[in-house]
Amino acid sequence: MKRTKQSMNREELESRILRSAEFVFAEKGYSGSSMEAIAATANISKQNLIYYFPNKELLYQRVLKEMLDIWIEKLSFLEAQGDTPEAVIRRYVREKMQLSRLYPNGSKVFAHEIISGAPVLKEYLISHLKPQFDRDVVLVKSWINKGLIEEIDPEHLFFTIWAATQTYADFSVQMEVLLGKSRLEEADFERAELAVTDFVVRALGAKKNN
Amino acid sequence: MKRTKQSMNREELESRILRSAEFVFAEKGYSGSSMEAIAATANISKQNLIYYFPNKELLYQRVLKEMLDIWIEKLSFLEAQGDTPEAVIRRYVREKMQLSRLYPNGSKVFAHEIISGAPVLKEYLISHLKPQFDRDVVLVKSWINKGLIEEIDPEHLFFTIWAATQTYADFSVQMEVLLGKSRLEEADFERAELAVTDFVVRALGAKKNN
DNA sequence: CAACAACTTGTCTTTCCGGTCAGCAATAAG
DNA sequence: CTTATTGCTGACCGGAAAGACAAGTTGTTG
Repeated sequence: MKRTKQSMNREELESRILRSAEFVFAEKGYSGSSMEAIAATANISKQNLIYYFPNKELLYQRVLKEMLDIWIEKLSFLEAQGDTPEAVIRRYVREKMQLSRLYPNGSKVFAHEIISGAPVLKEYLISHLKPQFDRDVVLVKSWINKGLIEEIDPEHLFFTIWAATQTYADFSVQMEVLLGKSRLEEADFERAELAVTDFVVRALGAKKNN
Repeated sequence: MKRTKQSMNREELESRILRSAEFVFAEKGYSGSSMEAIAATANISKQNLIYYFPNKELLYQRVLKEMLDIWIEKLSFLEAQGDTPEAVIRRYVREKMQLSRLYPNGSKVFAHEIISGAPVLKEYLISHLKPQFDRDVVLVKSWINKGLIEEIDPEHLFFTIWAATQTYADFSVQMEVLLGKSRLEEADFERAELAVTDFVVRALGAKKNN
């Protein structure tokens, strides 16, 4: 893999395009985003954009895939089997929250996609997300069986955690309005993380002993 | 107000159009929905649709407004001041959950709109939602001051409740995949309602005494 | 520096879609 | 029965946007 001036530019430009596409898709949805607009955001011509990503569908898929790969990588319950449930949960919620903070646009694109019925992602969800989900549910059930946490519905526990964390990316505008701010700041995310974590931990009634 | 055959047909057709529009907007977003597609869903011609709703923007606003009016009507914390916090919270979560069950499409349209930065709804949120939100926050704070519930962040409590309930409308496809079902059934919503309510109530540590 | 590959842009075609308009059909009112 | 109002349709227009194509430019390598 040569690292010529060109190939470096290429990589840099590609990722600039992807960031721009993410931004535009997040705001306008798939159909509402024109290649023209994405190109303009990335400061290149439409034709040049098409040179790098020959069509819109492909660009969209790349944006989604990038986001999902990050999520799948960061969000595995299982890695931390030695820890206490409380520690695992806290870390999980914190990770998920940071993803909302760091990749709000990717999260929004994902949300648009799922709400629309996941026409592009459905297969991927079945093949990649479900297996991990099933494993994680089993783990939580084992916690319950060992009496480490309250009897709680494991599936819906995950749904709630995902919703409660993801909302800080997807519905940020609503929160800004309600909190009377022009944008969510670092401090808001910290309060949110604390609130959600405590919320979940308290709901689980996690015991400190292993 | 005469109730001629025509005017009755008109009303019936209008609401059929609104339901169809809701359905299409939910799936495709604003830009992705064509008047043609909405008309086809309602089994009328495009020109006839335009006869009833002279342009797309207006139709979209009507759909959103219908949904919001229902929400605002059903979701006031304050009405029930006599009850215990636990009772108020339980009722609130149940109401919100039923709205997700009964109006999944409206909910999805709303979600698309907020994720996209609320270009249409922002003013409405400021003028209608924020005042109610502020009042509800005050109420929760008073509960805390009276020692009726644990010290919890009131704003983020609402964000979490909204997210956790709304997700059963917006992200239903993801859940279907993960639960291995072709669609969410009555029983799923009942389990969900129970799970979410218990979460929240337990997290609040609401005391039974008034 | 010559030849080749990588990159960039301007022009053009095609398709789709929101909306207009003129007229036809059905119903209500006098 | 006649006229006016309301409901509905087919033909059409203008603009936007995806993508093809060809031509030109810049960088790379022997």
